[in-house]
Amino acid sequence: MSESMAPIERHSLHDVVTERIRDMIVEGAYPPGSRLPERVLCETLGISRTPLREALKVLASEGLLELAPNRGARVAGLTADDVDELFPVMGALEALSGELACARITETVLAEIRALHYQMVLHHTRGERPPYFSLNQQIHEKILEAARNPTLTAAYTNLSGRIRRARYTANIAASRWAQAVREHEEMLEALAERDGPRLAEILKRHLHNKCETVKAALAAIE
Amino acid sequence: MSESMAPIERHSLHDVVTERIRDMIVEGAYPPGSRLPERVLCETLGISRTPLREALKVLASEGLLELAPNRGARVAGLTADDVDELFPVMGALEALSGELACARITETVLAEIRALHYQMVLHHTRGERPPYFSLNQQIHEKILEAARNPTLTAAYTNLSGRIRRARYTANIAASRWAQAVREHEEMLEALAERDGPRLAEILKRHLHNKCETVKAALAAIE
DNA sequence: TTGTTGAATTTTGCATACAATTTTGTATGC
DNA sequence: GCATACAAAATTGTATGCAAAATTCAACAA
Repeated sequence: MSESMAPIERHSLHDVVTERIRDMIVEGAYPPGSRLPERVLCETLGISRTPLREALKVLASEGLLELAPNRGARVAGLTADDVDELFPVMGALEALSGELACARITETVLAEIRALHYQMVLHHTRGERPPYFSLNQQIHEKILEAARNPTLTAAYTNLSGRIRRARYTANIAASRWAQAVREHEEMLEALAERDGPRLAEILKRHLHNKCETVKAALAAIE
Repeated sequence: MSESMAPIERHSLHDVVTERIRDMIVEGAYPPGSRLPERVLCETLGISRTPLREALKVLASEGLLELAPNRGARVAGLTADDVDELFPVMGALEALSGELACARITETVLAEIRALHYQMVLHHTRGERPPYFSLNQQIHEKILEAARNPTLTAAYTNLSGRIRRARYTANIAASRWAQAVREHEEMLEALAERDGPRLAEILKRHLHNKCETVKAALAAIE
């Protein structure tokens, strides 16, 4: 994005509200299936119903909410079938991001990713989950950014929001965790060698494994 | 989905309006970049501003409109750069749809696609473009349907809506047209042999060529 | 107890009203 | 003539009001 001109970001109320509710849902503030009465949200956010309803419509079109006519909004649930549907699509998009990133990444960004990676590895060896997951996500975001395709980024971000990361990252098995770190090491190698097809393959595999982890976490919750 | 119970589709006004405006934009009723004042749309559709604004927010989140704070809605334009962004993503999604379709398609649906295909070929030999394009799109939709992944279908449909306007007006060159038909023949072969990777490769190539066609059409319009 | 009926309450859908911002048009100065 | 300044009109953003639908809950019957 341009940094020379100050991007005067004038946020309308409905935009701010959309983002806030989206964050709340993604972070698991409301359990799946729970109702979100307009009145409650209005009071919580200190706004009227008009901008709130505009936000709800957008979030529903993103698949984060389910709107039933005359029955209000519910937080969309996530079944194992939903996950089986989501992950192949996310896998295809991440694979593409890997291919594009290999073609377009700069040494600077690669160095940034490398730094993030080794910091992440450190947190793994220490068994510190929250910072590990934070760095993990940052790395994937950096790769997406390196692909320089906002449409791709938007599509991926939209789908990934539906997984509601916060809920499922808490309990990862040690064996799967170690495997994920190994996959990340392979990713770094492929990126350094600008080996697009290999990175694509690794990312697809990585996502597939993540899919199983999320499904296991889902089953554990029930 | 359940088909035993009648799926009572109760359309809210904002839903109907969203769909109508979306169709109007996709079919080119409003030129790209043109303003869409709320007052005009309200009078055209015979509704008040509340449901209209909800529809506009959704269409903007789909990328069909651009909303500037306090400045209203404009029909999103489509630059060559946008097309270069869109097609790799659509290519990745279509490739996935091909792989999944090969794994899941039934003989019945394959027969339907075959019928559509040969009808399409007929229109090609006769030089009849509109019915050709219609059948072409139907075939791609059938493949998506055969993949049985609504999330994938939704993601693809969303992106494809942004370029459909260009596709309508596309004056395809005879040489490219023949090439497209050959690619479709390959697709049918790969589907019949349930050769997922090959179908994925063909579709990716097909989309890449389509990208160039659309860019040429865009350049011709300007 | 359990299930059903129906009125009261709540909640949603849409329209309208008001405030804030932008756009338009006109007059004035150079 | 051209640019600027300012007022008027139009447009958008938000809040509120009212009608329709759904939910709740209490009374009643089996």
